[in-house]
Amino acid sequence: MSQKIYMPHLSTAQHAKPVRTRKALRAALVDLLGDRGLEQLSIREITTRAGVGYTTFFRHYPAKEALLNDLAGDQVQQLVEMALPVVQSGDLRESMLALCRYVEGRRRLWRILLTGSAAAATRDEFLRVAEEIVRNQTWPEGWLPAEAGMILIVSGIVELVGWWLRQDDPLPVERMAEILDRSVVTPNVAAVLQQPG
Amino acid sequence: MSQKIYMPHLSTAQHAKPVRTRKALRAALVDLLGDRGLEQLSIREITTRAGVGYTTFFRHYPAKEALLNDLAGDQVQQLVEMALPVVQSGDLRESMLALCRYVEGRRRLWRILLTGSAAAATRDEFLRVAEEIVRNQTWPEGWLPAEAGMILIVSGIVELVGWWLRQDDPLPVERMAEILDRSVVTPNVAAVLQQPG
Amino acid sequence: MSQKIYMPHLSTAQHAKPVRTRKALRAALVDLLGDRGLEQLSIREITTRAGVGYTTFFRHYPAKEALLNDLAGDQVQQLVEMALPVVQSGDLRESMLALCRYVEGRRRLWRILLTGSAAAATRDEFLRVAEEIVRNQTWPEGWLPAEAGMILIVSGIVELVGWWLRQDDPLPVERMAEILDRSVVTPNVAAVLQQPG
Amino acid sequence: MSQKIYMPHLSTAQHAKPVRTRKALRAALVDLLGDRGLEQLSIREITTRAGVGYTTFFRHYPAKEALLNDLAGDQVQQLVEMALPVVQSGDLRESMLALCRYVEGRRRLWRILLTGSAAAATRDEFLRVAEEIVRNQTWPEGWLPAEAGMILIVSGIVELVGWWLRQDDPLPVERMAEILDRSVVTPNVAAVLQQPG
DNA sequence: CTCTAATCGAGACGGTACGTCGCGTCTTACG
DNA sequence: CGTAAGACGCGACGTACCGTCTCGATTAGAG
Repeated sequence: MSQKIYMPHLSTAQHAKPVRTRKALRAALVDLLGDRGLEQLSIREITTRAGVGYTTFFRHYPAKEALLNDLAGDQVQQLVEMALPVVQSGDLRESMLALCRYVEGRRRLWRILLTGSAAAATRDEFLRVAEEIVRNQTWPEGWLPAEAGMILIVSGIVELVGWWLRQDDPLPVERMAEILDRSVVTPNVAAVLQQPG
Repeated sequence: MSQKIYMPHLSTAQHAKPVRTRKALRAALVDLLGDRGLEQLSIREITTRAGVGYTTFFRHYPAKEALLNDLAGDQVQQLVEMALPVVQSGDLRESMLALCRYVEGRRRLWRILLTGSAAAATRDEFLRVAEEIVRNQTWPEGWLPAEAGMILIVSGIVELVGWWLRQDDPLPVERMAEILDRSVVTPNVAAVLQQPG
Repeated sequence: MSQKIYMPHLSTAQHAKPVRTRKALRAALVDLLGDRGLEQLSIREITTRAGVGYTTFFRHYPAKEALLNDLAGDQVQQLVEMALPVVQSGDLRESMLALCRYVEGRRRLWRILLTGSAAAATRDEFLRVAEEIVRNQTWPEGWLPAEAGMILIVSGIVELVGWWLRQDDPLPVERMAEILDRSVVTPNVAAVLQQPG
Repeated sequence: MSQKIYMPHLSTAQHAKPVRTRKALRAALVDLLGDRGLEQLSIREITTRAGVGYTTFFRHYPAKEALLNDLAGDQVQQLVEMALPVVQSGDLRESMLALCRYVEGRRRLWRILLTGSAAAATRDEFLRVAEEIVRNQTWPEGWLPAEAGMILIVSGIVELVGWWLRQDDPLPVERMAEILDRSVVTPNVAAVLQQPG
């Protein structure tokens, strides 16, 4: 029962090629997701666009979905790493502003990540990260269960930012940050923390 | 030359057979969605379960997605028709209570509709209906754009109710209705209507 | 185990309708065989062309092939009934002339009957009729077995007449009759009858 | 987008697999044609018998008919290559003897090739080859047109040999060769060459 | 001249086969 | 070590046509 296909290491940066290959695949996916959803894309198309052999794909990812997850996970990770310090400083409005600015700087990519079939993957990735953060602390028993609050915040951000990026004539970042802060983040954080009333 | 697949009338209740067939297909889909997502299901499986010929499927729906949409549209329609009067009476808390009671009475079905790949279809269906309702009136210019408010309400309800239905030991309906009202519906309705401040 | 489909009587000319229906179907088949072979034709096409309901087809024929056989059998029967007396008068050349004249008068129909997939049915029909005629008499033991002679005569006539009808600028009937007589009929008849030598 | 079915090279004997696959398909077809006609066979059956994937069939042949043609063409080619030298030596009787012996050595295969739906393909293949041979020379103007003669010879051989192979108690090869020579080949060749009389 | 049986049309369906698409595996051979 | 490319098995798709059934017209000819 020998695994015949060679599997390049995901971590050891010994060789540069695997890294380049993966990068090319992710880039190709982003390119193609501009037009159609993930399920309309064939792996052949992705590899061709990436300038990589068809078989090679499977040496790096077991399926299309894994590639998308890799992509989404990467971006979400970066986003969170950028925003978390601001959040922890306590100024939620400022953190939303940072988030919006960051996303606007990668408009094209994030519109794809928050639209169509990719949106689900991105939201799941967000939830995963959020759960990790939430799980490490205990919470006062507000009238809103912590998990529900988390869901509302994550899905609210994802949906609203997606809506924002899909607009033809998008609102200014400051306006968007205000909306996110006032309608999604601050009230739900408060609801989780507040004493029931 | 071209036999062209026959398309039974959707409306004429003259003949009972087409109606029964469609009902059987919807029921089979619900059954199977209990285990797996839509894309893991083959049309053959659905038709077999429904006790219907494979080809017959295409006489009624052009694709799996259409069947799911039919299903989701149906249910959402019913739900909205039930809840809308209560909403218009002005008591939002009461309307959420009605919604939760209605959903709890169809627990199994709605868990499916709000989980996995079906959730997206259900949300879209909700949005479609909500847009229709929203479009027919003009709105005061609150600080939250009407469209954003609608998105938040719909996705909030969908996500939270989905979360509720997936729980092993679910919250009581009254509690759930309170959460929905206080965290999703009332604040967002208010934000759309209120003068900016 | 009741045969639900109503089967109109094939013989009893009680009603004129079945007769007309069958005639229409045969005519439609001839029409359509002008363009394509039998297997490229769908029963729906034939019935549509005949101005007859799809289901009706099966009330008269069990399959496309049966319709074609009906058609071919009919024509072959007529041809043979016309030619047999001349054959039995002993003048083979004259009989070939009669055959060619008869066929030329129904050029279009016979080109279809002797071309493509219909040719096989026509040849089989011929062979069936020929066998009947041959079986009823005993034959002197020539060097050519009677059955082989029959096959050569039938297939020779079918192939050559088919070739003749497909020509753009066809030979005159007299010439054709001469060819058939000299190359196919007379030598083979002789060979069957002659003493071996 | 378009994966387009892969088409293995017909010629490059680089790889042995495609060759083996095609051979297996031909063998399976021969096997199955023993029982039923081509149109009663499904491609699935053929591939299953050949121990080959269903899709693979289409990587090699566009349709069942193509496979049959491949088969028939192959055999006819071999037969003609074997017989042609003998024909050109001038001894027609001897060439018929060679033909009969060759066919008898492959009895089972040739009975299939000359029976039922395969017979038409084989005859066409024969005609194609014969036309090629005939077209390359000019012919004296006998009373029988060269094309008609060719048709008579080819169809005569095909029909008689088919009849021979279908017999329960077949004639000896010498007898069969005599019949073919005296009734089909020699008279028609003579008729094409002779001055009209 | 009616009315009743023979004939037909239309809608719907179950089922078989087709040809196509894409997936994932394997092998072989090349940098 | 990593990749490219050819060939394949497999599962699903969507289509075409077949043959059957039901139901409801229509129509012709016997009374």
